Amino acid sequence: MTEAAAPPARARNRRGQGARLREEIVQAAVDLLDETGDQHALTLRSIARRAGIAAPSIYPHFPDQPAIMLAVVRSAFDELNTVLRAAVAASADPVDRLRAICTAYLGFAQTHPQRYRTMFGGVWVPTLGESSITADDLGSLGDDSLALLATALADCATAGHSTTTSPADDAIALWLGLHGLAHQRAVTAAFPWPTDIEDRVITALAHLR
Amino acid sequence: MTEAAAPPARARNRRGQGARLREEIVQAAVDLLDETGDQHALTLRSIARRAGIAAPSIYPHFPDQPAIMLAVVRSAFDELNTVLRAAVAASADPVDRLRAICTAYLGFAQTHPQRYRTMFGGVWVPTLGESSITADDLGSLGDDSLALLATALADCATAGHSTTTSPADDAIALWLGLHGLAHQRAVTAAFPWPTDIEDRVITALAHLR
DNA sequence: TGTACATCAGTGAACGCGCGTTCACTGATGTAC
DNA sequence: TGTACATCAGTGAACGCGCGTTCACTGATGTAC
Repeated sequence: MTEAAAPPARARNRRGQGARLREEIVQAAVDLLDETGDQHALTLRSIARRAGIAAPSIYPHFPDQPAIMLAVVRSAFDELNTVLRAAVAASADPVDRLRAICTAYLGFAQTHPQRYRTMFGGVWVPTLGESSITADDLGSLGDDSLALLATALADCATAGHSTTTSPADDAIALWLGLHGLAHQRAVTAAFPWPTDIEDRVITALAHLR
Repeated sequence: MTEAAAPPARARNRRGQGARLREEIVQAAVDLLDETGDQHALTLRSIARRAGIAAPSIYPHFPDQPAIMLAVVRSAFDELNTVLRAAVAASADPVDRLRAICTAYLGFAQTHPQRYRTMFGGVWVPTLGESSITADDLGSLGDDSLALLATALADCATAGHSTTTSPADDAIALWLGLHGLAHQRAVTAAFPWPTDIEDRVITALAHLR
C-alpha cells in the first residue's frame, strides 16, 4: 500500500557545531540501553542507526565502542549524583538525610535497572587492555556518591544518632549493602524480598540507634 | 622449522556413552570462562573449539548457547554450596559457624571472580524470551546457600549471640551485604577497602553482640 | 557585492571476520541371524 | 563363528548475518579577496 518510510532525514549540524553529534551519540546509546536492557546490544552500528547517522560518523567523536560506553556510564553517574544531592538538600535532620540518600540511591537503581547494571556490572573488567579505556577512567566513578554517604553518616554520628566508630569505613559497608540490594533487584525478576528489607540493611549498617 | 601442530585428536565416545560429551562441553565452557574472564567470550563455536569438537556436535546436547550457560552457572552454584557446607561442618560454635560460612562465601567469590560475576551478573535478564531458558530455571539457583545462612543465623540467635528479631529476613540482609562486597570485588580492580571490611559488614548485618 | 576556494560534517560501499545454524555425510561399533 | 546391517557419535562445508573498520567521496557552509 504505502511505500517504505523515508529515512529519518537528520539535519546535519552547522559548521563548527560538529561536536553536538557527540551528545546525540551518547543519548542514542542511553536510549538503546533503556529499551533493550542489554549493554551488549549497544554496538557501534546499532548506536549509529539509533542516532540516525552512518556508522563511520562515530569515529570523529569516539575512538571505539568502549569509549561510548564510558560516556554512557559517566552520564549515568552524573545523574545518580544529582539525585543524591537533591536528597541531601531536601532534609535537615541528619538521620532523615542519611535515609533520604539511601532511599534515593535505591530508587535510582529501581528506576533505571539497565543503567545501574551497566554502571556497576563490570563492563570493563576483561576488555581493559584492548580498548581505549584506562584504569584511571574507571577508578573515581562512584567517589562523589560515596563521599555524600560518608558525610551524612558522619553527621549522624556527630549528632549521636549512629554508634559507628568509623564513619568513613562504615559508609563503605553501608554502600555495599545498598549496592547488593540495588544490584540484585536490577538483575533478578523474582526474589522473596522482606517488605522492610531496605530498612533492615540501612539501619544495621548505619548503626542507627 | 616444525610444522603446524596436529589437531587435538579427541577420542570419540563409545556407543551409548555419547552423553559424556555433555560434561566435556560444560567443562570447556568453565575453563574458557576462567581464562578469559568474559562470559561474552563463551560462544557456541569457541566452546566447541575448546572442547576439541566441531560446532554442530553441541546441538545433540544443548538446544542453544544460553542452555550451556545455565549448566555452567548450575555447576558453579553446586560448587559454592559444597564450599559452604564444608564451612558448616568445620565449626561447632554457632558464631564461628556463621562467620565461617560468610568467609567461605567471600573466599569463593575471590577465588573465582569470573564465575561469581556470571552467577550473579544477570546474564539472563534481557534474553529470557529468546532462549530455551525459563524463569523457573533461574528462580531457585541460590536458595540452598541462602538457607544455610539463615539456619546459621537462627542458631546464633537461639544461642543468644545475635539480637536479630527475624533470622530469615536478616539472613537476606546479611547475604545482600556479602553479595555487595563479593560482587564489587569481582568487578573492580582497585577500591579503597578498609582492612576490616568483611567483619564490619558481617557483624553489623548479623546483629552479633 | 560577487565569486573562487578551503573546510567541515557526514556518507556509502566495501572488506574480512566470527557467529549460529542447516544439511548431508562418515565411519566405528554393536547386534541379529 | 561369520557377516550384513542398523545405530550411534560426531564431522565438514556451506549459508546468511551483523559486526568493526577503511576508504574515497559529497555537498553545504563559511571566508578571502
